[in-house]
Amino acid sequence: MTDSSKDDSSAQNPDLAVSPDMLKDFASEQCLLKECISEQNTQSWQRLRRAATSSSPWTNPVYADWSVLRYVGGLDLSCPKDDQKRACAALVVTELPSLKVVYKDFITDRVNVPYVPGYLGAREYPLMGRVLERMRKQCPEQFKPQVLLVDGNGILHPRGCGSACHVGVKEKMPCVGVAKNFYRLPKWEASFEDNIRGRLSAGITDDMVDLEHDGKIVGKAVRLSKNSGKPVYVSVGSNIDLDTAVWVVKLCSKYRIPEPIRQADLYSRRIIASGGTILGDGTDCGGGVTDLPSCVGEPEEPNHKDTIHRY
DNA sequence: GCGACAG
DNA sequence: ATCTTGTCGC
Repeated sequence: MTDSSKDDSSAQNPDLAVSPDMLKDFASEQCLLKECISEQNTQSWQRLRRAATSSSPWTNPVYADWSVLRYVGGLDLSCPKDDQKRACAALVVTELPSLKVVYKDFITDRVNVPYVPGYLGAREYPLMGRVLERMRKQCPEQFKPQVLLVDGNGILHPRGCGSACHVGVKEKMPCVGVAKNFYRLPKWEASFEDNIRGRLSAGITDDMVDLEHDGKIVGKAVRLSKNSGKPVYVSVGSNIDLDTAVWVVKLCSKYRIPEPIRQADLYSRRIIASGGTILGDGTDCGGGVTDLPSCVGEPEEPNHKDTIHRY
């Protein structure tokens, strides 16, 4: 291994490319999935829109027909800065109303699809699907998530099928897309994000604003933290309606990023940072998790330059 | 040619 | 996505 082989300049993504033909395949898959997206509430907790409270009974619910929302999953994927071909998918299950983590798991493996804007699901879903598959087998029944929050968009997407739709349709689960950054659809004017941010910080309206596209509300920009003027962008993945999706997101939020996603993000990032173990997994559950040095329980909101800007 | 562009 | 230090506020 001479130093020439480790040249950093040529390094970032040595090869992970995707041909135009491949992208077409991805796009047609999205169009097929799109037909399977449901924006209806079918579960009783969705219809009643009831969440667990500290006084809720401690019985272990079978999530499918329980009338109270108690367990929310968060999915995220991280990768090493110098190697797009490896990634870590993390799933975390959070309990309401405490927002404590009761189950977490990750899978690290090779990923052969690069990140291409508009095709995130093609890159991230396969690994997420594997971590969900293991959840079905290994997660204690009483901790199984009733809804999943995915780091990315749902139907707020150029073809109406973001990564959260891949998850929701393929897993047949209520699923919500939560994007940290604005994805401007082609028909939206360049200044649309600024308009939204302006409306939110002006406090004229609410703490959220509708995102309309072709006469349909495809998502909402929601400001979840008083400490940040920056919203997240919530949209339907599948098997839930938008208002209920926003309701869930708000229920799970202490900071700008909803806890399930934030915890999954911290977890996957930590696995990546711990280096060495590039192939592996790590199921953990039951609340008293002893895994890597604990990555739960951040005392305060992460430091940010995104302080609220008003004038 | 240049910028934009969920993660 | 990832890299970074200090810094401001409760």
